[in-house]
Amino acid sequence: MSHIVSVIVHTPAHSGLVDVLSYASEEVLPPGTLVRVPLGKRELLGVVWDATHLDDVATSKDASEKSTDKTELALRPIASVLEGIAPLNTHWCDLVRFAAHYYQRSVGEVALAALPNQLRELSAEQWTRRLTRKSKAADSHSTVEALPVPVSTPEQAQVLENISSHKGPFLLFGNTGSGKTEVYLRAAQSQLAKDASAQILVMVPEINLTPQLESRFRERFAPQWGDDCVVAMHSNLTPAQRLKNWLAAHKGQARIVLGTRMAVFASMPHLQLIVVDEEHDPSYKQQEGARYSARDLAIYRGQLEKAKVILGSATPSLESWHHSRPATDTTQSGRYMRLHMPSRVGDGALPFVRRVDMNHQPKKTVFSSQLLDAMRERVTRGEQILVLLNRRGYAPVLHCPDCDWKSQCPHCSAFRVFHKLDRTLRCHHCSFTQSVPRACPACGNADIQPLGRGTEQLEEHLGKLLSDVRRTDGEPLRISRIDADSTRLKGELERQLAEVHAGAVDVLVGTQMIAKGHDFRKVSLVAALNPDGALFSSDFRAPERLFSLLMQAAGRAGRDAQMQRISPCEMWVQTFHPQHPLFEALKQHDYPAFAAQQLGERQQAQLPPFSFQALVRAEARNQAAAQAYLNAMREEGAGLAETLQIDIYPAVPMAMQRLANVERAQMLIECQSRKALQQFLSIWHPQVHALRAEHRQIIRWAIDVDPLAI
DNA sequence: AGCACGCCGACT
DNA sequence: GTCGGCGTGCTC
Repeated sequence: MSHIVSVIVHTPAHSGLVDVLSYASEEVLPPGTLVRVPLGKRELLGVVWDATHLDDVATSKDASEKSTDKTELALRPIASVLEGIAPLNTHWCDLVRFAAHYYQRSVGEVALAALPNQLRELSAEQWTRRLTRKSKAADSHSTVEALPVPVSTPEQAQVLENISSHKGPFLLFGNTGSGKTEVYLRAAQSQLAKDASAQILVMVPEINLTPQLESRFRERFAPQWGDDCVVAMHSNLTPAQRLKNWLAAHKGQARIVLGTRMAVFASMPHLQLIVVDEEHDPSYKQQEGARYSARDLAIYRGQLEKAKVILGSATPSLESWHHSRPATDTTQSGRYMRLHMPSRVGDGALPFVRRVDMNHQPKKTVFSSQLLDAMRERVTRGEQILVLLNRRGYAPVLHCPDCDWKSQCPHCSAFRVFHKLDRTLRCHHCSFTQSVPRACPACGNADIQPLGRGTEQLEEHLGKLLSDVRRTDGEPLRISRIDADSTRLKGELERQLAEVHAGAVDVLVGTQMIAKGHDFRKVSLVAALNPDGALFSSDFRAPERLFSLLMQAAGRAGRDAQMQRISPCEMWVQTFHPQHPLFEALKQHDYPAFAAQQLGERQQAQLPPFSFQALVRAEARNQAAAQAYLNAMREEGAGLAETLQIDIYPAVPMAMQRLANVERAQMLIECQSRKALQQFLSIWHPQVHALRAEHRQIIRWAIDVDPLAI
């Protein structure tokens, strides 16, 4: 007797294929079972799916017709079941189902993208060979020596007490240096003390930050739980490592899984605690394919699995801050519990913030004289300086003063950046690179000039300005630059950071890369040269990102209390708007004040978190075609939108209108209710998908739910 | 997305 | 004569 099983495979959302496929099987297979199935001429990895959920069927309107047709035809049989691997559990399937539905993607796409590639690629024979090899793994005994566990501060103890006695989710609001990591470690420890089979998921925003945290967790847990108790999960692992770590988590062997946003989908049968460190960081939002927010999914997953969730940040996202608001006389409290850790461990004071009013400086000043003096003074004392400028290259534009030619990229609506070191003009969007022309390509003028400045130029410029300054050892000053260009080669970032730590560098120039996570003990001055752009940006989230960046940068300084006694740390901000509330709040290190001001503005304008958004983007060879498709979608949804009180704005060109010769347009959808927006999208999406047949010129299109940048 | 089939241009 | 360009269409 042959049974019908539903299986999901990696078929993209818009492939025209129905989401859940049906196959014949000799045996009944439980949902979550990994199988190989034939599809056309290929054999693919699939997951047995419980297709009785309405959600899955609703994503393809005509699925019912097709499937009834198909059941009468002979279904192809499943090729094989992956032996020796337990089915993915119901919670995992539910998480995938929710994510697919919420972010308007197919379950197959979300599920299969969350599994290690090797699982997909290995043939049946390779898989069996792999399993037999794994089975003789030596049981691990630790080589890591137990270190004394630091005594927790009263503040940390209080926070931990709250975490253990409340349900959460928790927003752990604590300054850089307040010991958030220690709280994560102890929360994990107490979870493991209660239940030795417990698993803990810890997420960090960037791959760069995983090794640091991994070693802290390993240090703490390996002596008792073995070297294999902590596994990493991020895209820099080799396929084999990824499979190994994934299996360790899936089998419940790994106690702690540490990774980037992809780790939110790790299969962890005994998950009991989820930590999202630096929860405000935009890299938790996937920017292609299924555009999920790992932070938001972590909250959902915690609820699903009854696992505690801790979101940690010194500058929380305004969403999380709002969700953790305390109750007032007139309003209810948020869903999260806010836990505050204001102190800095080791009494290191936060840096003193100085604002330099650039209106009082000569035109085109790069470094104000006050800042230069302060820098001189500090380097001569053997202290280090961090200079932040968020623009790499030598100059953002090359310009001909005679005919007004500019280094426009021929493929994008952007200028190519002048890189002096390798004498190239490079487009930072499509990577189109040419060597710098000797003369103006338009008029032949030999005197073409750079306009504006980037980190390369800053490095060069500082070298001249400080050429007379000597280090404490009498040697000339060492100025170094860290940005995406200087760290292109593998291991180069680590090498450069090590140089800074060793004190071989006096002044470090860099982009926001250097503001994140790295502890520079001898840095006593941090300077942001030109942060004003974000104050008046069209992106309503720009101030939030700037504040977070500056707070983080400030946190780089003064982490060594010993040194602080000799020389208090400073954060310098050069600005044309010194009175701006953002800088006022920064000066006071007052995130709550900044958040209150921003949330006030957001509420006035009915922007998130007081409304919910989805963004539809379309790409075509010409702008008109892209907009025509979006506007046709708008037309299609007009009636439903009105019923559900949803605003669909007309299509507009994207800020980056042309990229690699493709024209891009977007359309914003806004609603006061998340539920209504979801309802709208799930009905509207299949309709507009069908509409695409009439718009042949469309190359790509996608819906971005809860977009970060508009 | 793959992978076919299919129908027109310049090469051993 | 074929090798190969990528347009269109199908996969339980």
